Amino acid sequence: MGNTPPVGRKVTLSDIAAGCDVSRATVSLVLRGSPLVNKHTRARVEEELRRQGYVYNRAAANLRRRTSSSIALVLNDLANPFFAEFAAGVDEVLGDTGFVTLLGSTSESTERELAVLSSLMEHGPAGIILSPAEGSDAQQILSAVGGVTPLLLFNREVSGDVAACDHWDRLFLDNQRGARLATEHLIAQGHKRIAFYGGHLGSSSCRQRRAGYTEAMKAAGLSVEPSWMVECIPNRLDAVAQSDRLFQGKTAPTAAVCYNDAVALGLMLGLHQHGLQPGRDFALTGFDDIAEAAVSAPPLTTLAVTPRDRGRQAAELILQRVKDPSPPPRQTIAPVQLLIRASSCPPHV
Amino acid sequence: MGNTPPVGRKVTLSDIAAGCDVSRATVSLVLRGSPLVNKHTRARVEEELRRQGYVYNRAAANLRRRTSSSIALVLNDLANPFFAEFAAGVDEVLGDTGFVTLLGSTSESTERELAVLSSLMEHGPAGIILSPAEGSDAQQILSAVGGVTPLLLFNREVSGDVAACDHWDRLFLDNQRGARLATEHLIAQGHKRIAFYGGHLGSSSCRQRRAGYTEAMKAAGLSVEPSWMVECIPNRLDAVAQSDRLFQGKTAPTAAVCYNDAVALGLMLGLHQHGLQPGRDFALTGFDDIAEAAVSAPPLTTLAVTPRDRGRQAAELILQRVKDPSPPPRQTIAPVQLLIRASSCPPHV
DNA sequence: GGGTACATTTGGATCGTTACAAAAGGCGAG
DNA sequence: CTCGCCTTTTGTAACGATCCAAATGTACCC
Repeated sequence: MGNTPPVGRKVTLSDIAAGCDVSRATVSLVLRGSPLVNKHTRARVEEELRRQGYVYNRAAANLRRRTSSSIALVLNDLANPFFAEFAAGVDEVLGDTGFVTLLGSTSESTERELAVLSSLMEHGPAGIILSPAEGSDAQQILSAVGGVTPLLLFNREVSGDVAACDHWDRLFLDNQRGARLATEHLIAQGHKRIAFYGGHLGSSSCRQRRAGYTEAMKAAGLSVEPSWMVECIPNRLDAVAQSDRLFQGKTAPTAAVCYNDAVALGLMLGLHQHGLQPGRDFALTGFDDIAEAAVSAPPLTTLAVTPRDRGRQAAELILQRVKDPSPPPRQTIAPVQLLIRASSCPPHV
Repeated sequence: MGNTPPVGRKVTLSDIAAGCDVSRATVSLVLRGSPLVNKHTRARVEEELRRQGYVYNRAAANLRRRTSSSIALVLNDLANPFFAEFAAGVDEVLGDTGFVTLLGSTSESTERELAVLSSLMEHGPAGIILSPAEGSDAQQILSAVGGVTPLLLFNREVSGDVAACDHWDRLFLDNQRGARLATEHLIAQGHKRIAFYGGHLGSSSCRQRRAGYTEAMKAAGLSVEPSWMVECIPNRLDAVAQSDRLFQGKTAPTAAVCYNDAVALGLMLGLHQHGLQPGRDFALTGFDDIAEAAVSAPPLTTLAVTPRDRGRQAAELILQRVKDPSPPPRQTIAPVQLLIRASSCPPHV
């Protein structure tokens, strides 16, 4: 009674149909929960599905329906906790809506980015969430992804031809406002000589944060020494290495707004090497609120960006766009929140 | 001259065939670089591919060939830097071999794990890399993934029926040896009253680390007070909260082997609250070598597990298995390396 | 009994690709 | 000129699902 499931081959909808003497079409209707099928038939089919251990083949269905159930997530640095949290948020939402996440990480290389994008495109994602590598070019990305698949740009702007990508959605952090809040906070603490430390001018987020800093300084009528604007690779190591440069001008700063937490934590180490104790002799702020910020010595004043929430938001934005491609492209600026901790002390007298 | 590409629809191999007056079969041969096609024809076809902006539809090809070009990566905690690095390593290797990574994160929930696995199975991955949630049951996982798709178990053992999963490959860290090395190091520093702090007995990695600790203590003829074996949720917060319990027995320990770095860093904070300075009044070791370990105060002695390399290794293992399913299942134990830093001081006199 | 309305079921074509066997064309030998 | 042989190309039927129009049943009414 009842055939045995096929061996060495996956169970298909035809096997089920044969197994309970109905047509493939009927089984398909059952699978999709159509109200058309008779209750009794449905029960028989469902029993057979269980019995044979059927697994739905979404690729086949997608082919026929010309749909897609995947979203590509391409990140410039998965190993960075900020992006890892972001990815977790994206995957949470996508998983709940029946989409699957196609992951691609580019390690901050533009060539790899293009390769990863083309490879992912062959799997026909319904949409793409892209946090571009530094120096990515709009034109090249466009030619890799084609003009059809919706793309959400996250976190960074891309360089080059604006017209090429003006139909992409965008989700950015409020970098400028964040840096302005941090600077205003240091000013309110009584600082007058405040530096902006770290980051690359090549990255749009760095330029925006600098702009917020400059805005606050200008509004407070404070001047900025050229030696107080120091670039460095945004990681702890280079932040330590470059910290000398803050004190090479004729007047030394008493505080610094740092590009991000990694840089701020590096600068703390650098300060120690100069005999300065951060949070007492020198005030500083970070950006990101990585886990470490709350437990460093001293705890770091920083801007919370809640990357998991951003991930969820990014997923929702791209899903909306997939559902209805018609509305004009949208740019979303996510708020950031200043968290005041011990590192942003008043000036030492 | 030459048709325009179709509008609103993706360019298919048929469009190319029509565009340069050859059959679909010939275009297909060109795409796959077959030596059968005439040099001149190939050039014409390739030109047309470029002209129309063709993108290969791998899903359709996979359907026809009954193959798959994706690997599912299911992680219990993507937000954890350890797994984020692991994922980056996996994706590096898979990307290089033309596979795509299907991501799924379970947030340490066994229900979600089953849901994610079933959902991913519908996309027909060639193989699965699974770092199970705590308390995962072998039988249930098996029924979600079926007996056919190769699965590599990473990092943790699953509970339940051994027979259900004895054909899965495994990749684990050398937890026992790592904890033994850490314990031996503390003993060599002169400690005699050494605790094992943190982790859940529900997790196999915790049991293995405890075993390594016990082994070293026994080998040195040292006894272990029950109050020195403290369980806690393996994160910083609970590690702080539970740290009292270390000092509630009649003899207090002078050192602790911690379940992992997060726990160790939490314990450091807890020690401060007890008026003890870690690295001077109390010695401790971690496990994982997260970025923070090198820069904490004091820097943390720990076991480096190089998660990115583990990711690369996991990808290679599952790819081998996909290529040839016949060899017997294999269990791989990856070595760990003790990094001695300032936190593991000699006992305070 | 025939007609109509309704609920269910069903072939057959189709999505974009590949496998396979067979056809077409060219060329030299007999 | 025919034959075989090689190179190159091509129809056609899959893969596993869905869509659609049409078929089947069955209940009810006049």
